[in-house]
Amino acid sequence: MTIKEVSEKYDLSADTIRYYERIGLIPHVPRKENGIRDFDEASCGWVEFIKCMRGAGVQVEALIDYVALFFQEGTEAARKDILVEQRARLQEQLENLQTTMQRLDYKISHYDEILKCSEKLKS
Amino acid sequence: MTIKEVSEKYDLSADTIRYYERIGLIPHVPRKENGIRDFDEASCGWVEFIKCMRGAGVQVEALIDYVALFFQEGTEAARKDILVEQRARLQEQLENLQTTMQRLDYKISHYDEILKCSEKLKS
DNA sequence: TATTGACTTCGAGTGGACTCCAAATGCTAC
DNA sequence: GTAGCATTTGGAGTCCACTCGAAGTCAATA
Repeated sequence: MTIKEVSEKYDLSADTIRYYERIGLIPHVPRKENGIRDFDEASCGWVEFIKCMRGAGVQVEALIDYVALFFQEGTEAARKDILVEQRARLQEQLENLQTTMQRLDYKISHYDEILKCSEKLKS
Repeated sequence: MTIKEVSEKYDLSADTIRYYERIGLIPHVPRKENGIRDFDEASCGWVEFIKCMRGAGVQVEALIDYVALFFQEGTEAARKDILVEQRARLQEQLENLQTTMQRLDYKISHYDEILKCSEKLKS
């Protein structure tokens, strides 16, 4: 697959994909003889994985570390540590999000009240 | 309250609080005659609100708009629209977060397996 | 053969959200 | 009154994660 196809498949700009590859998030992308990227399944898998992680706000730095460890043997524990730490971050973020959404719901219902009343007043 | 006290109370740097005030996120902070900020309850309330929203990732721009509308009458519908839109964003983010956490859980349990096996092999 | 358009690299530029700095002023303690 | 610390302003600097531009290569088409 060309970078354009991958870009469309995962809804990421080609620039972003090249950037991810450059900094080590998408390892070993195969090339044709002329140097043009020719993504195979493994590379697509990495693109999809990175997109998912970034979409949830996992830091690029942590992903760089994880991907680098992935290609060294005996680093399973270290890789797991990264995932566990990132999971904890996401858990925290999840709680923030829930609290804030409740607060927004409360405020929204408050505005609903107000708007309902001002409707009534008009009629 | 001085900015330092507010900063400690809400665990935000004084610079951040000044920045928020400057861009319009914390309106009408009272001053003493010498020009030094003297936060009252209302201002603290805004600080706390903004901290909560920012902590969940609500964009500064949306908050600026909301705060500005807050001091104009008859803008209830517009204010509500902002909150509804931001809530939708957070909902989306919540779903990303949940998907990604499940994926991390799966990967973590996979590493647990691997590490358990390599423990056994050693003994 | 000339143009069009996708691809390449490298480095620079951007946008969002802070974060820091300099210079001035003010409060408190010695 | 002067040392030392907090505060003020305005503007500059930083960090992260892209995003864009320039200059070049290559393949297909008019």
